[in-house]
Amino acid sequence: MFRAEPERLSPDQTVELADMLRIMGDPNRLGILLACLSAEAAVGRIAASLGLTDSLVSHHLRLLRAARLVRARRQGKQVFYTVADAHVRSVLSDLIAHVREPGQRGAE
Amino acid sequence: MFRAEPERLSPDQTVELADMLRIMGDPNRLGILLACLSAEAAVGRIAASLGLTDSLVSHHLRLLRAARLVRARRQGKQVFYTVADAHVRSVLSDLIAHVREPGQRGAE
DNA sequence: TGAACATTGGAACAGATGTTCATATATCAG
DNA sequence: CTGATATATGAACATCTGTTCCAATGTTCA
Repeated sequence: MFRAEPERLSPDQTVELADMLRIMGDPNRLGILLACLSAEAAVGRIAASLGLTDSLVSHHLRLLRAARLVRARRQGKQVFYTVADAHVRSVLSDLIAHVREPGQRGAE
Repeated sequence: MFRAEPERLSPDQTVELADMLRIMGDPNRLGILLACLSAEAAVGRIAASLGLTDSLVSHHLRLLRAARLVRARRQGKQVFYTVADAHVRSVLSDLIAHVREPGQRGAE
């Protein structure tokens, strides 16, 4: 039985993952993601909660949508966004958990 | 008993996490990180394995070092790099695991 | 229909970012 | 010391990216 090193990814997978990380790697965009992680949130509401303009949030949401990190659902005038699926939700939860952990630094 | 929503991060924590994600969100840099995830790797070896110039890898390693994502250890002429700590290693492992999972997309 | 609201889209701009090239530093062998 | 190897650094450049502003679209209600 021969198991490949669990850390290695194919170049394609690496690019794919990097792409996801790059999209999440903007403070406003990450804030937007977190704002619609646990429940649906309308664009205007997200913008207000983060102190951003509706336009800016919409622009970011387009990128998040293109990256399949969020999904949109229209209801009347408003469009509600949610983190796309359990996969993304799980990744975000893991990251949050790690940020919350005590910053156990080894030897400097 | 009142539990805060587990998804919410403080603005500072959000910026901190976004910073980490941004640094990881470049394909070459992510490749470098993965290259020194399971074991130490010298700059030249990383560069060769990824098909990049030593200079470019060194530049990226400086960013990774500044973000405390990797640590350096000098041994003779060579400098060996490793993922900084168990924290970062765990985050990367989680991400890898998720990328490897079947792409269970919900309804489009 | 028209007005009001919510979201989207495009153009434009400043600033950040990845890469290359050339040069500098560090370590070791002779 | 000199030369060779390994890594780091700095400047320059083209490209990408986040943001703002304004116009356009779509939706609801009178």
